[in-house]
Amino acid sequence: MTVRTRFAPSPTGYLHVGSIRTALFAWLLARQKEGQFILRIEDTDKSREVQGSIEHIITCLNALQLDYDEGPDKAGPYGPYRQSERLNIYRDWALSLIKSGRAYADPLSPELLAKYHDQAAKKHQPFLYRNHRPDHPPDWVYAQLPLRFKSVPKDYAWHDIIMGDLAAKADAIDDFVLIKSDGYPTYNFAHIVDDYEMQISHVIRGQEFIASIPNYLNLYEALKIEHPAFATPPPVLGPSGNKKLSKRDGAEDILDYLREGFLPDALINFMASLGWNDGTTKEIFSREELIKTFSLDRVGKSGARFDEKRLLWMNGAHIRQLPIAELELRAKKFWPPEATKFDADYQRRVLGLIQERLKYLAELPSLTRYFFVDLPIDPDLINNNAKLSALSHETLKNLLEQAYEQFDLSDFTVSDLSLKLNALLELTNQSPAVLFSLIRVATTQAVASPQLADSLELLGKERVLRRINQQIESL
RNA sequence: GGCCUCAUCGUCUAACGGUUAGGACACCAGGUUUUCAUCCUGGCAAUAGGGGUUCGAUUCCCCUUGAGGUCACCA
Repeated sequence: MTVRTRFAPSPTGYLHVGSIRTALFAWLLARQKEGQFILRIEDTDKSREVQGSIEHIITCLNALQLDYDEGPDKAGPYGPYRQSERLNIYRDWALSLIKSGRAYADPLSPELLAKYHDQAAKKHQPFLYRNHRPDHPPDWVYAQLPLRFKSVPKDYAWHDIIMGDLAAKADAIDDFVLIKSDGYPTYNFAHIVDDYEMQISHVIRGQEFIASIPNYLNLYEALKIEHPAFATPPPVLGPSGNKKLSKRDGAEDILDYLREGFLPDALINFMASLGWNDGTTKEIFSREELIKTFSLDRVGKSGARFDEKRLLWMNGAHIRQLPIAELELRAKKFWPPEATKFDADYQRRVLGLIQERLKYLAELPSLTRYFFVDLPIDPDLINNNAKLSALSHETLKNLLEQAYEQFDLSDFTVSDLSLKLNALLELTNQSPAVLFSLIRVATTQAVASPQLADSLELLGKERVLRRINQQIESL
């Protein structure tokens, strides 16, 4: 049997990390088994629909390179892939349920329903529609009355690939709405029809649906169809609280992370590691490795917190592993404006020097600006340095002057610069902590920079001498 | 409130009856001729509580506690 998985979001706003992780799991499974991954839009609630959501969903999947084989913008044999375009299909299935005596029109007014809800709540009992099931329901008129499932309550036990063996008693079963009075199906009905028609083999979705599964099992029986395999990953939690991740919590729009220069591969590695591991101590997985080793039955049952520090570390690890040409490509949009005056070769050398300290690409300007432009003298760099601020300006000046002389004699290769730096240590009888810090400050005007000789070589003789002079004049 | 589910370092997790309870992130300390980073070494740190079962429980069972989900003409 070919594996066919689906991601079935509703277009009601941005996509949170939990749903994207669900999509990732479905995608990984499909790719691993060489099956198909389908995008289906569940737009059956017109009132909640948010303009642009579908575009956003597609943008996210594309950006993370979770490619789908069939979807609203990718025709396939089981389309359309937008539920609002499949209303006839649901109606046909509904009519067959009426025929078999398993569906009936719901004549109860919303007011009466609300009253029954209240009564149940007052008695601290769950509300069950079937306790109010009419003896002689009217004929169903499409798009006028809601159509309800006529349930046959019974106990159920079923297997979930992630959660294991689950069970529920008969009182979890109720007469839920199949088709709303506006003619649109409910999720509860539409997804079952679609999963069947689209030959979905594995339904991977969030835990909020577990409580409804007994109802679905009852409906599958009424429909006389087999249900797909179920897998329900636990939720992704906020960093501090125990609540489900909300936008405010750093569960930002995943696109925000992409915009800041988080790598798609790092993001999927991170999301997969929220609840899954391969049983070894391996932490960093490439996309291919994930596809190869991922398995739903190794996904944990308890909710995982979104730890941004861990994501930061993981992204840095992925950046470090990137071949320089690849990094160059990804860094294009992130250079400081001054960088455009320099050629690609120079940019690549800068990247090579700061690659190991880059946590995300948006840091590029703050880490590299001094390679492209002379920054103004910042006195705090010396004042805040315990060793440098202990020396008199005369001493500092004198040290810089000696450095100038040595560098003036250098051919500015790393090997020669290293020799000159060592010579300076001897000449001045200073410790590296003093001498190198001073030279670093003078030539970069930055709180941090790569290895001194490397930085000096890349900056070149002219700029190094000029910056040392400027520092001397400021003292 | 009923029903369903979950529970190992601060965080992500490993250990499917026998381990000094392992790894990673974070944090702290040290090392690599300055800084930041990388890398290396070391440190701190967990089986929610109580009962069973067992020669032996993180692991199996029960209770308590805590957390989450659900009880819509939302998905």
